[in-house]
Amino acid sequence: MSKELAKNYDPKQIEDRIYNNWMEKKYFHAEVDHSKTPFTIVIPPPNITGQLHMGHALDETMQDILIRYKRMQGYNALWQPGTDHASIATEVRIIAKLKEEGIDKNELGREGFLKRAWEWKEEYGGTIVNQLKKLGSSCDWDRERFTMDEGCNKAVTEVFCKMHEKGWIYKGSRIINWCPVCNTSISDAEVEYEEQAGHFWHIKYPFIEDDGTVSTTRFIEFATTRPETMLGDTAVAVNPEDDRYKDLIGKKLMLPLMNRELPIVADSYVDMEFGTGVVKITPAHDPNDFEVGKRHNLPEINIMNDDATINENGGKFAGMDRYEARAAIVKELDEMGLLVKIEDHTHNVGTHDRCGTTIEPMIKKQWFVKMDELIKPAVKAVKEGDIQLIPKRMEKTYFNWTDNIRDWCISRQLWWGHRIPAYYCDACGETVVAAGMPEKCPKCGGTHFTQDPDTLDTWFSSALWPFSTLGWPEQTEELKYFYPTDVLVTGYDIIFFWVIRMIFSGFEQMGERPFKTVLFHGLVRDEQGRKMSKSLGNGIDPLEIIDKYGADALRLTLITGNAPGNDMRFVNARVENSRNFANKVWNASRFIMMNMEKVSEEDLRLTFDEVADKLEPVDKWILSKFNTLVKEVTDNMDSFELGIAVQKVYDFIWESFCDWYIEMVKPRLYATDSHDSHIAALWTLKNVLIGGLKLLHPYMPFVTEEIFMNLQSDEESIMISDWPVYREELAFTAEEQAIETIQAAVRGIRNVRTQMNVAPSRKAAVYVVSDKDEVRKIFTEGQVFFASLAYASDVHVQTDKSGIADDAVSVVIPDATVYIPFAELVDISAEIERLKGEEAKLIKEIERSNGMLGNEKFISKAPESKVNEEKEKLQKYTQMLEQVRERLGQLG
RNA sequence: GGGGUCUUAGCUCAGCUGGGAGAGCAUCUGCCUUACAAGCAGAGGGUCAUAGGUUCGAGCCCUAUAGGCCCCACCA
Repeated sequence: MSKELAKNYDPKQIEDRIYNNWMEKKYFHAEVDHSKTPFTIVIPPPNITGQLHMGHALDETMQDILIRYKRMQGYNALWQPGTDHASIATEVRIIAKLKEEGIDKNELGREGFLKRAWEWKEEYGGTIVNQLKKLGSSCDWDRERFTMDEGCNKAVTEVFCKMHEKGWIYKGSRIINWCPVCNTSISDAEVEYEEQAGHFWHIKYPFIEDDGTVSTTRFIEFATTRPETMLGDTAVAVNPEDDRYKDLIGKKLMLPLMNRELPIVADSYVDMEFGTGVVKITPAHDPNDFEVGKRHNLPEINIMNDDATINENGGKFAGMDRYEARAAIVKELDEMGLLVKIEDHTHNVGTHDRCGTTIEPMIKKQWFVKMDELIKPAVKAVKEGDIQLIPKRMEKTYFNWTDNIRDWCISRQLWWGHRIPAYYCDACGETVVAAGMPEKCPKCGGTHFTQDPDTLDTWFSSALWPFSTLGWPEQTEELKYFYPTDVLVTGYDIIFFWVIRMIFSGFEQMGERPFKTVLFHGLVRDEQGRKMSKSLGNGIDPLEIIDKYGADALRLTLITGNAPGNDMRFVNARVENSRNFANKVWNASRFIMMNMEKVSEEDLRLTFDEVADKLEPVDKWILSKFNTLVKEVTDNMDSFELGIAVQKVYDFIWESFCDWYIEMVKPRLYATDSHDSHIAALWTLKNVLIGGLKLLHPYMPFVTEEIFMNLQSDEESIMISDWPVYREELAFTAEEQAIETIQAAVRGIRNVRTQMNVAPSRKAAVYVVSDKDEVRKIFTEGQVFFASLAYASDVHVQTDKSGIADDAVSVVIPDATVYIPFAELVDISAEIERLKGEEAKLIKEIERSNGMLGNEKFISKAPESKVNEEKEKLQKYTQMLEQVRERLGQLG
């Protein structure tokens, strides 16, 4: 029965083997089964361009813990995996690769480019998936999906057509964020504001006098951070309430360099307090100005090409880059005497989150999703608790976005992505939105169409992920059974990008929430608390950590020592500690297996009822502690308190089980006299170990499985074994108290021995004196292990001090005093000092307790249980004080 | 400008609905005790940012202040 295990746990030897075994046995696979309750999680699909980073590792670990837990509880657990095509990110990568080969994207053409893109996907798209497997992720890989696979494509087209028909997807000319490097529009959520040092250019425009001449004396002054946009100015605005300018409203100015007349308009958007209270209006290149322009019917003059060079509307500046033009314009204005001054000014500049390029607001025809109606059920669901966000404070972030929602720009001028299913009649230009190329134009009967060249925002397809992966738009069995999913685990940084969009899409397409709970986690930062980034080079590679410490250690580290939704620092010392814990579990198991040969396999298979009368108080103590643990851990996990749950398992295994129980049981195992005692001890060791492994398994799947399979042969895998349940008959209150009493004595004895510098090898007799029968009984029953733990040569349990040397060291515990006669080692005066210290401590406690119990209001207002608890403490301390004083009296 | 969050032992952080301050690492002292030195036994170390308030009772709830981080808005 005993098996040889290596002295140290070596994850490298076993992780891949175990994972492959799980795969072969299809343990991760879930099929529709109406006899079981489903539990579903869809993975946040990692980008196919991605390399596994700590953020993924945390995300995957949390999901795997939940999935494994529920699977063990008997749920039909499906963890639906897949990857995201990540339109811009991937396109940028492929363009870069082509560039290395000296190929330009446009030379290749759309079809050629897409061919290369798919080849690239085939080659690199699986990398991240293989990396996820290293973590132990129990995804149902048979169901792996891709946001651009056939089914997802269908879902995207279906949604686009449906929403277009409903009028919720429209094409419009609006001001959008344009990335001149990626050559595409991007959504508001993709704009990142960055503080940059810039300037305020104070400029003045001359008035046009009533006689039509340009004034040489009268000007209006304002400041701008982007002088080049003046080429597109079509007005100057002031606040209607501003007394300084009231008379000027309606008057005209001459736009220098362009010689265009500009009206002075009044708009409350202008802040009188800021600068000169005058704003130049460029409707085509500023979102606010765009709004002003709409209100005053101003012309919109686009002055830029897609690459942010000035176009023909910029007169002689045409062809210059926007920054070149800026310099040239400032120079000319200065020469004309129209530049008043230049001030330093730091301001926020919108940049593209993918490439860091300063975005250029431009008016373009783009496709939008109308948000006002769509968002309503998404708001309602969270408000009413139909969808629960954890931690709850994330709701504020959520509502902050939904309350200020703007229409979603979904078209992208990219090739890698879902092509917009809109077709334009070559003859009359009519737009037809359909699942495929239309045959006949409904307007003119034309038969030739050109498809819209744009693709959709990558988040358009991920918004459908919870149901598209289950087969939608087909009404598959999977969809009916597994939808809505249960939990979504993700970082708080993509609430806007993804979570909200999945929620409104779920309600719109399925008529139902996509998930019941969203569990958010924070960012994993480096040891100094900095964001891990490629540019800083401070990223810690999860695969290297796995290689060095094992996947279990990494998982445990990521899940502990941090509150839900908070960022965490990745500290190496913590991984080492996790690795040490894995090793601890390993060695405890090794110890147990080494001793299991002392009894038969049948003995270890006994039921609790069969073994109950053999169990000793320590056995009942650990069983009872374990029983409580099961309850608490299950409760914590049900409330998604994953870190707290595993911390309790950790403490139980390391302290209660290894440091106390195993040590208590050792003398019994080494003694040869009682077979029943061996059976009871080993039965308890084995069963508590298995129980502990099960509680730990969701967190540390590999080490627990390896041990489980070596430890027993009744079940084939821990991951499909049953989650432990709390059992009333295993609650042994009396035994718990008894063992705690012994522990108090052991701790006391160890303490004085250390203080007196007595080596553990030096044994001494220990006398336990108590006038209470039950206390003496506890020590008598626990004599053997008590002696071992307290380094006692022999233990005497008695009612009085007879036979104990006068100068023995004494340890006071509730209801008993323990004496250790160390003979020559004892320094009486030091011993008196020590006891006086004890006395002082007890007096303080008693005072505190008396203070509380003497408080009329405490007695009347505090719950009765608290009052009783305090009374018991007072009694205990009073009694202990008596013993200490008695001993002090004896020592003189 | 609006919102969130954090401030607890030397370091990194827990502390769930208010009821005698915890862990890991680090430090100090002993131990290679036949599962584990990736270990065992002990020890030291905290007016829980500051000031008020609510309460019988506050690390936890409320208000204000200071400092750090983050998100949103983007006043040109």
